Formats: sequence, structure tokens, C-alpha cells
Amino acid sequence: MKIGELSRATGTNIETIRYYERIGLLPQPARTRANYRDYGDPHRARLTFVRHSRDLGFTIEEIRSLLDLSDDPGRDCGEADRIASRHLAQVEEKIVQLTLLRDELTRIVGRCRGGAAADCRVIEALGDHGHCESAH
Amino acid sequence: MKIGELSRATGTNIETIRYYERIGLLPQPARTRANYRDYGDPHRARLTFVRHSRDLGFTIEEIRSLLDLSDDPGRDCGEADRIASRHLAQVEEKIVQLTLLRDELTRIVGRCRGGAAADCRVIEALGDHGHCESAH
DNA sequence: ATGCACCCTGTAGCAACTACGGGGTCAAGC
DNA sequence: GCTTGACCCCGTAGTTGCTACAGGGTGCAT
Repeated sequence: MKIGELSRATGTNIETIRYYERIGLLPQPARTRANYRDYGDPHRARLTFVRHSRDLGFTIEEIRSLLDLSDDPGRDCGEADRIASRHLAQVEEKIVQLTLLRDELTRIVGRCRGGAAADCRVIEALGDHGHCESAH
Repeated sequence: MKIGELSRATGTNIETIRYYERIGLLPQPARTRANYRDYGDPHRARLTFVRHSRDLGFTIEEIRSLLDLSDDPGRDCGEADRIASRHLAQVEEKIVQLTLLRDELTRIVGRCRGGAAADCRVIEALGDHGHCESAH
């Protein structure tokens, strides 16, 4: 299949597919006589893997490691689990941070009584960390 | 005060301070005879505002708007509240997304029984969106 | 005079794309 | 046979918010 078809099949931007090839995440496909990229099912599966992992927030380098593992069926699976676990921990940490942040923003928003900016509580709160309840 | 002192006073990297000046977020300070930047209290207050807003996740452009508002004491405060509210909504949306993602990762992690990568459930789950419970 | 901490400018790098300019290819329709 | 339009190619530059040099100047103490 040509790149446009692969793009539609995986929901990936064409430029992104070429980008993944350039950085070595996807193998170089065969070419047609007109020098068009010509993909097969293994390419589609690999790109699906990459996109899914990206959707789950894995970095390109993490994905590279995961792909290396899946390319080498004899290797121990524990490494994949470690990568995923570490990533899960990061996501959980991020949720905690964002929740603190949301609480802070909730306190700031709505303090506006529609007055002039000179005594705007929103702007005041942003300029003075002392108003905050938690570290961030 | 010199840039190193301002850096320590606000917890901001020196390069970042110069970066903010370059993009027009901080005004150009006076210079000493040796061409060193020489800051006063208003600079420190402005930088504190910027850092605090960044910590709360506002973009540079949002901060620019907020600074414009606070520089113009006659203007209506509602705009600041709108910016902050919109940002709050984005943060809440992000928390929802990350929570879905965490649930998905939790399902994936721990399915590893330590076998060979060939039948690794982690790698399998990443390659096949069909395993997922929610859209992401 | 020599070391050291500090400051200056300008440019390049990071992640992970996205967009653009300037061109080639191919099938359909007139 | 010629044009139109959809598709493809490559290379480079832009995005956000910094961070990291390289290569040089300044100021003070020893």
C-alpha cells in the first residue's frame, strides 16, 4: 500500500510516517517504479504499535526499546514490563501534580468580581506565591 | 541587582531570564558600565508573576495577555478570569485523559509473567488497540 | 599577574512532530 | 495529446519553552 493508504489505515499523518522512517523507528519500505513508498502488513502492524504506544504517552526512545524487544522473540519480557511500569509511575505522578494545580487554579478562578484590573484578585494571586496552599 | 541574584531570588535559570527578555516578556533592564544587566524590584515582581504562572501551566502567550492586563490598571478584570477559567478547563480535561491512560496502563502492566518476549502480554497489548477499554 | 566567579552575545540543540516549497507521477476526462 | 487533480517525492524550517554551548569580557582577591 502507498503512504496515503497507510496514513488512513493507522490514523497517522503522512509527514509523521516519513518522520518515523527518518529517525529509524520504521524500516525503509520497498519502492515502486515511480519511487513511491510501498508498505505491507508488517509495516502497518509496526506503525499501529508505535501510534498506540505514543497515545499511551511512551516516548520515542521507550518505543524504540519496546520494538527492539518484540523484534527479538527470545529475550526476556521483564524489560517491557519495567518500561511500562516506570511510565505508569510517571503518569500517576503527573496526575497528582495536575490535581494540585487544578485545586490552585480553582481557588484563583472565580475570585474575580468583575472590577478593574488594578485590584484583580486573579492577577494578584498570580503575582504572589504566598496565596498558594500547596507547593508547585 | 545582577542577573545571578535575580536568578537566585526567583528560582529562575539565568538563560531563561535572558530568554524571557528576548521574547519581550520581561522589559530590558538598565545596564551597568560593564554592560551587565541591572534589575530592580519591579523586574523581580514581574518575573515572579511569570514563573508562578508558568508553574500553574499557563502558556507564554497567556502570560503575555495577563501581563498586558496588569500593566493597564483601568482594564476590565474579566479577561484575566476568562484566561484562567479556560486554562482550568484544559487542566481538568488533561486529568481526565491521564486517568483513562493510567487505567489502561494499569491493565497492561503486571500482565507480564516473566516469559519470553515472543508471547509478552505487554507487547501484545501495545500492538493491538482492541485490548483497550476506553478510547484514547 | 593570575585565578576565579560572574557576566556578555549568538547560535544550536531538545521532543515530537507539522508545514512548506518546489518538484515528479499517474489515471481520467476532453 | 493535453490538462486537471490527486497523490507522491525530498529537504528544510517552524513550533514551545527552554537549555547548553562557544568564545569572549569584567571585577575582585591573592
